[in-house]
Amino acid sequence: MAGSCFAEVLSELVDLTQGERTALENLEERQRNVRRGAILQRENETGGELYILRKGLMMSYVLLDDGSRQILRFLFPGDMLGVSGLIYREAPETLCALSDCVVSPFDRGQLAQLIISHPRISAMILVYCQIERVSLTDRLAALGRTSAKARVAALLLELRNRLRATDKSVEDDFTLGLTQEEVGDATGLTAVHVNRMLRQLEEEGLIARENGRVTLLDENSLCRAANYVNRFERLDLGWLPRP
Amino acid sequence: MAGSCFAEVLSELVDLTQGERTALENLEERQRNVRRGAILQRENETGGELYILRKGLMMSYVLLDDGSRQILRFLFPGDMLGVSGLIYREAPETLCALSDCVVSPFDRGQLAQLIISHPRISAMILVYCQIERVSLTDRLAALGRTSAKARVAALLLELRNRLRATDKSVEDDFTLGLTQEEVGDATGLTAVHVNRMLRQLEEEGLIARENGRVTLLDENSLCRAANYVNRFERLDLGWLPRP
DNA sequence: CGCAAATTTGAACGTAGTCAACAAGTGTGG
DNA sequence: CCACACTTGTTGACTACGTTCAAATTTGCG
Repeated sequence: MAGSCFAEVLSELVDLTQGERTALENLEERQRNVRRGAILQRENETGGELYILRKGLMMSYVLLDDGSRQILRFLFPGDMLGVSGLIYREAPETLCALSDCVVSPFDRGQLAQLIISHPRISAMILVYCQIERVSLTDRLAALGRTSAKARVAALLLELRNRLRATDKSVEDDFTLGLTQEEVGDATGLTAVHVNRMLRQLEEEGLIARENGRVTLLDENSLCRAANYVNRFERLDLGWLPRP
Repeated sequence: MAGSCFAEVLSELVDLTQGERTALENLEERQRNVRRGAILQRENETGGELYILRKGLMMSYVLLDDGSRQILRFLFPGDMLGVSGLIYREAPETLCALSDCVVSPFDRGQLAQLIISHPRISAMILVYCQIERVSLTDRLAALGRTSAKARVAALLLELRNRLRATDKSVEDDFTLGLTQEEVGDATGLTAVHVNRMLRQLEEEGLIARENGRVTLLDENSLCRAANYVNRFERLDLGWLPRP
């Protein structure tokens, strides 16, 4: 598989120059397969490699000392993983594959080089950090101030939108790819309560379910119920430096 | 007041060159006073200015449509504010002064210029984004998976540490500067329950309180109860490009 | 001093958690 | 190909943490 997934994502935002494309391809020279369930980076362990996810679905999470887990983020093709390895020797979060995945590892020096030689890419990385930051604050507000049903609805919308970003064929129905326990660990709920909320969303006609696939039946109502905003839309990047 | 607050913060991490200092001072040429309670940027409004906070304490928050508020972050001198204005025309969050403040506004073009001419500063901005991101994930885990008492304890520790970063004289006691309602909106609790948790922490001998001042009596127990990690410590920045 | 905001406390309530049991898949090795 | 183990999903009964509502008290401020 040639080309750069990260470049593909960035070219949604701007037209990349040939030089920029080549520089990005350098980040994805190497490739590594990661089996479903495998752990790419473990919390508190060193290593500090960074990755671009090329294929598959991953998650990052932390374990608290009572044994409970908080899933911080789901990771999709084109996402940069393990960026915290940039600043801490010991990883603050675990990276785990939810499906069979392909990643491209690179090191901090390569990123430093990229920042020096391609300021516009540097700026676009900053843009992506901000999208991620705002998405995190959305989830913070969801956990702090919204009901269980709203959180589950928001997760469904987020998953569908992100899946669609890489696979344009995704419409209103998609395979969840998560257990209800994982949904719970992402939304700050128990698996049991997630089950009840999914059932409720189904009874209200907002979603349908059959053997692992979810269909969003009433996207508008869901968005309203969930307070959901797609942060990858309505970007305003006119200020980016010339290449 | 001369000099750059942002430069002061960054020089905790690396020795800045004279050229870098001058570039950073450009960001803080202008100054604006913001009264306690005043709103610098309102959610969903345009403007898109960025700021460096020079003096005082601010917060960013969102309002949900049931009227509840989630405080996303507290902002301290040297912090960059309104960075989401970099990517969205309409601000995703409100910026509000908790005390009389001084800010230095600058625009996106100035940041673009800085990124082009000073790659190392560009990298350090990325570093700060990551610290912020990891702090946000800590809070996400706190809201999703820890008890009310733990969240309040974590907030107290965070506030003390960030206050101490700008004012070295801060020891174990400090003025909260927040109402219990604000503590609640930051931790996803009600003001009433915050009050009960503070009392409980007091009864257990972990903190003391008198007219608005809080004293951390047993920092180790607090850290353990709160699952708290200071993300501004133990950084590893050897990879930063040469100036 | 007087008013509004903030804190404190109690009582009742409700959302989500816990525990438990069972059903339905899913995969593995004999 | 089936038997068995294990994971995942589903449902009910009970519990508890935190919310809501209300009222009293204290604090801060003009």
